[in-house]
Amino acid sequence: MNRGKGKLEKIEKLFGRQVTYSKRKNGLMKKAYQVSVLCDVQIAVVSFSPGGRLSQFSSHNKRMEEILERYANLPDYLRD
Amino acid sequence: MNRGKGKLEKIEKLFGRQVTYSKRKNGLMKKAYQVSVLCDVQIAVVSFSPGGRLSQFSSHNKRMEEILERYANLPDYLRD
DNA sequence: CGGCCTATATATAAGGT
DNA sequence: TACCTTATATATAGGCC
Repeated sequence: MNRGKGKLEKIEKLFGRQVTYSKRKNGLMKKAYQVSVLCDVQIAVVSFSPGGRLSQFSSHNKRMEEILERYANLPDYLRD
Repeated sequence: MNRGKGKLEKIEKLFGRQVTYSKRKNGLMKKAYQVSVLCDVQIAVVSFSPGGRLSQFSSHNKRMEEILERYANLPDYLRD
């Protein structure tokens, strides 16, 4: 039903934040997975829930640490 | 104009991969930003382009390193 | 927390500039 | 590589289990 557009600001009620987090976190991880497959690239996503619980995604069955090492060791000319 | 659904597999032509990467990477970062604001949570995204160039997002103007430290130091009971 | 549902909002594939 | 267009595919709010 998606009533209205919704403003881009913190959802005040904790329960609403938790529900929206759960739904959008799944969507975010799905998108990350799709990009990693379609474009054959490495992607890592780290996300903490409103309750502080961790969710993560790392592409190509790589360990998260492997991607974070690549991040840490990347030469400057390949950074934004 | 989005002809067909498209299968979820590596796009063979390099140029097509680059174009799709550019578009979807922007969409992914936008989604990550929205979740971080709506749900007031910390999120980090690390993404390498087909050419090896880095794009990153980290919520709340936190330094990426700060989020990755939280990741590294998170107690087991808060992990999946 | 995670499914199911469905009306609406959003993202996106191509093509061209 | 970025931007514009537009037809279509996908994501999602809110309700309810």
